[in-house]
Amino acid sequence: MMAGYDPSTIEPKWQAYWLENKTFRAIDGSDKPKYYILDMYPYPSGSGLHVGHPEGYTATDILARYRRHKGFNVLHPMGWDAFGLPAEQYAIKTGTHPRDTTISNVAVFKGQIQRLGFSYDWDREINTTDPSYYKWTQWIFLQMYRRDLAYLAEVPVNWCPGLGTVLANEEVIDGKSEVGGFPVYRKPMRQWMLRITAYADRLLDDLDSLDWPESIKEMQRNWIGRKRGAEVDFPVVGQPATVRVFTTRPDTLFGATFMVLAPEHPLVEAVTTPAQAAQVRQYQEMAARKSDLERTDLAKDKTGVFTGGFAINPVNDQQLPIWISDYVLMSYGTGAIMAVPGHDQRDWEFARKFDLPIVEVVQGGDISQAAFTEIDDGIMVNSGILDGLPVAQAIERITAWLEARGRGQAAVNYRLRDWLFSRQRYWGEPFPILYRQDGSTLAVPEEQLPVLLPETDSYKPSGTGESPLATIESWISFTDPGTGERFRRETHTMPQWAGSCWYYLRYIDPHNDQALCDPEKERYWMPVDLYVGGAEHAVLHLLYARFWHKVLYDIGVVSTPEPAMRLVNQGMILGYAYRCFTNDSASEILGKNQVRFENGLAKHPVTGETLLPRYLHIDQVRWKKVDEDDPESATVPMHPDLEEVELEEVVEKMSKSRGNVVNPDRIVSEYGADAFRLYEMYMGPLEQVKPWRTQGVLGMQRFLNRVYRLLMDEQGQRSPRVVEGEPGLPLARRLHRTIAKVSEDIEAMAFNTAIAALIELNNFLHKEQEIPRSVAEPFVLLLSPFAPHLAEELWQALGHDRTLAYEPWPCADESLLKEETVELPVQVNGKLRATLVVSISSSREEVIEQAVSLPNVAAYLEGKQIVKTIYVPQRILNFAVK
RNA sequence: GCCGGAGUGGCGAAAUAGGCAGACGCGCUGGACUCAAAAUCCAGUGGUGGCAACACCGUGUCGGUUCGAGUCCGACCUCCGGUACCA
Repeated sequence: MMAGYDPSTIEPKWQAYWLENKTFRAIDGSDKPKYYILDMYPYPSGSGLHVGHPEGYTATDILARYRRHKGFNVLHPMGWDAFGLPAEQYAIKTGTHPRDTTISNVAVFKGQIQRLGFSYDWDREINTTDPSYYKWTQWIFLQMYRRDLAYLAEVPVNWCPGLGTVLANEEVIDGKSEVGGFPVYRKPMRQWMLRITAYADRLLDDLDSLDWPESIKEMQRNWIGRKRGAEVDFPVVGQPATVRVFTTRPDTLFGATFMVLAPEHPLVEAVTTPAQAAQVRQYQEMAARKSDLERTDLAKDKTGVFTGGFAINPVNDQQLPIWISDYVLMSYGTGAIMAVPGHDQRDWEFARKFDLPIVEVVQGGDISQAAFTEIDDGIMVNSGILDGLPVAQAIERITAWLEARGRGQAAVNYRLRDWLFSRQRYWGEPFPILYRQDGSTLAVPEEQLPVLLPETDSYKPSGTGESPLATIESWISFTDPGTGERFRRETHTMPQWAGSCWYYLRYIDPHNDQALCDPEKERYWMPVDLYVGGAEHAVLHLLYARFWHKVLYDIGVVSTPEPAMRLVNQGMILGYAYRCFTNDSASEILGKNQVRFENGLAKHPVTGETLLPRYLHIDQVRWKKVDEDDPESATVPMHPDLEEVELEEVVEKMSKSRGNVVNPDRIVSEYGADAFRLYEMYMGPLEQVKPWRTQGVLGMQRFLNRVYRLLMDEQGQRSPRVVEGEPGLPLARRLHRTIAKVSEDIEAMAFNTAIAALIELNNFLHKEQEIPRSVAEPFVLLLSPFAPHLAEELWQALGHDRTLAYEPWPCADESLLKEETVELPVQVNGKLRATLVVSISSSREEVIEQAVSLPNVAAYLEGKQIVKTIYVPQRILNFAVK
């Protein structure tokens, strides 16, 4: 066998050791301080691990290992978010049970993760599709059901008769199914909703207590969208009904010139006159056929129909025509608005299109050109009792006026809507709910949980829009053995988010069949100290989990109001991609050098036609020197077959279609897991988006190789360079500065600079003849969170027979961190002219005296008058001269 | 449009509290070792000028504050992420 650093033997050896010895087992209720460090668990897809997953996992692993060295009892678990659509779609195609697909995908993921040497406590592994897990997901649902936080509502779904199934919003394009192009209709269906809106205020207010990225907190605030305003009632002319609207700007009531109802608004029928009925019905049908996406994104041009009805403006008794339009959404506010076209761009466009009056009520704009919307501190006009008032006072005055007369009141409105919790799918948690013959609902008794997913051969949709469970008659019908009463089971299943809302709690007590987790253990481990994952879950997963956690807090299951105190998002890892361009018919292939770019789009140089990018796999790219005769010439990427076609290099999200996916397995087998981990952390700050360059892994492998050769000889034994004894002062200083730097950087999650410090120390040690053990050992410990396999191997070679995982972290000696002398930059008028080595104890006068006699400084001071001397000890000396 | 983040060598990046811009790695160049190559080791590497000492320029753009600005302030440009008829 080849001597030298060989990760392919070292790494499996230590991985097996850690597993056998359960090295990373977390101890429930130990005397040590606890540290709960959590990764966002993955969906085990068929395509395996991606280089993006291990980025966050490596970061948390470094921290987990570091905390163990620092004497913490660390909980660092991993599991599988394994319900979901891909396994079900695969089942429909191949007939393979999603459970089998899940089992084999989990095995692949687990193998890949274990080969990276992460220090998870595998005894706590969880899987959301395990009945002993989803029993508790169902249990939590029941607690919500009991507290009226889960309720049934008629909610439209994207129903596709052509496919006989319900589609997700992203599966619908232009009102047609993505697959097959069949028409899609909005069909109301009775579905479960979770009353997250009941927690809106707490979800919003408690954000302030969290150490989370400001951007995520801001996204959640926007998502919740709490707005203060007023609800105002507009009586309908000739009807007992009133139209209630929500507005953030009651001050503009005098500017209202018409009303608009959402097409689905319940009052539409009542206000519509017979003459308008046909038109109104036609418009309603058209709106019903559009998906939400179309109604918002695509329909920029205002459409609508007059109902024939009128409402009375409560502030001035003016009659306002009532229209319907799909720019008003039934799901926000009251589903109806007062239109103030002078000061709202949407209303302005609508008024222009249908020739409705536009009135100015806040001074300052030109409402003949556009709505004047910068009206936060304007002065009211044309507004009766409000004339001359500033906006803020007008809002108060009119709200009080409305309240006094019972025509409206101050109100708070949220953008957040209740959570649609039903899916018409097989591969999800069944609801623990029964329907009586009369259609009323009943909870499955808790002792009968879990409600198991039934076995079936067919995962195909039922054809009615119900889930495949609806076709399994033997499962659906249920007769109470005592009373003989007959029930039917709920056939919808829960969405993929469900299991993720509480998984961090199950790690605490993963095998408990009496409770979702033991209260004592919960109090010990919670809250999560650090949660790391991708920013794509900024809103939904993190908001839903906070919601469930607060529900569990209210019923006394958990002891903290929030699940995770600190959150960090790792930035996405991108890949270099190379592309040329083709026209629609693909008859021509053009390079970057042959096309024109306009607004980021490639255009044909002659026809001006917009060209489509065509990606080439990175391995196919031919590199060509710009100047063949110049050895230093830059190289450019070229098409492999076409001589003159230069490729465009772009950095983009990794995807199969772009040919820029990097497979971690390949990197690990070629360079080793330690080098892979090191590179992922060395690329740049964790939170930042950054491109992958496989060359960089090679640099890390070289570093590890140099560390190995520093301490080991050619036979794989401890090098004779390693000696007993103490280091000299310069080496001791180096070591302790590195200890301080690496410790600080790990705490700050600045792993890239911590690694740079380790490389520097290694480079320095290579110049030494002898490496004292008292230097080698701390060095190996400092390296161990980053490159644990190599560190264990070196630790063993240094004569230890146990893992280094719980060895105390080296402590920096403060007295060795300060140098006796410092190199001081000397400036004249802010420009560096020389440097001066001075003792840190030198006085200002001594330093200045030495500095002015430096030749280059003297030259710049010659014939000038010093007007000011700035001296910051140990930092800078600057002479301002005239 | 709105919200959030980022612009620094050929590339990834670093710079604690306003104090030597470019640590560290990749790449590249030269050299050593070698029959040769790989690996390894040594040296160099922001640009321009100069034999050199050194000088000038240089952190997206324009302006400001300061003895001194990558860092602070004002205006703008570009890119990335999120979100969007939310009344």
